[in-house]
Amino acid sequence: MKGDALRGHLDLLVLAALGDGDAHGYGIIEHIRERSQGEFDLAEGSVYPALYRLEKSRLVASEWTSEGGRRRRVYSLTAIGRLALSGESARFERLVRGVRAVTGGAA
Amino acid sequence: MKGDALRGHLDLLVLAALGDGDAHGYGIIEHIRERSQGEFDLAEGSVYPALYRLEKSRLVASEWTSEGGRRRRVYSLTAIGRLALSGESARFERLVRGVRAVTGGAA
DNA sequence: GCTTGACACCTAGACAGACAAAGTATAGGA
DNA sequence: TCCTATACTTTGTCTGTCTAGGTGTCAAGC
Repeated sequence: MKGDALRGHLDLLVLAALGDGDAHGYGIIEHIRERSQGEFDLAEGSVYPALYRLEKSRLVASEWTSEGGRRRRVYSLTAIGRLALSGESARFERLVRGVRAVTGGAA
Repeated sequence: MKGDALRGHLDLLVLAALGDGDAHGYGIIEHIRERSQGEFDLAEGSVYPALYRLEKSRLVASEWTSEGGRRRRVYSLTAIGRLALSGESARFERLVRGVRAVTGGAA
């Protein structure tokens, strides 16, 4: 999957990743890549701006940590973020139902 | 469904609509709205540019018709368009599988 | 005859968001 | 020492969708 294929769904993926536990940006990318079996190999330039956006709208919160001189910004879902996750997820499922209804469900 | 929610999936919807038979722009909008049970109520300003784009890349072809002074541009799928339809459809299904794998399948 | 609404098409402009690409810096292994 | 993996940041670009207008025809109702 390449290009802007994830446009509109990136927030959902990031929120979902954080739903599995706190993580830092780089880790979120790996998490999503592994979960999706390599289908989604996100660019850092996609994920970090998304995280800033999500933090700005209070869906995630971050905290700097450093283990052995290695600095990491660890993100976690806020309460609002958890709501947004289920909202986004529902929205996605509605999209899927709608598209399948139009395409006839078949390929 | 509002906003840019369909970003990246509009072509699929339009191609799928034409897969059900030739149609003109306005008709495509209605077709998609009905099939999706009102979920996708596309703006003309979204669909017409999409059709021009699709025609430019030879996925659809158009022809002017006029019945009783009413002019319509009727679009049809080309052979390439038919291929693109199944390709887009497969791409969409891959997206769905990927997103569900990350979100855990559940809401 | 006039108005209104459905039909049908067209276009300019704005905007957001995903990406590419570049940069910075540390740790650890070869 | 050098290279790679880790980790974060930022700039700029591009594309596609939408908003918001515009044109014109036709039929129905008044």
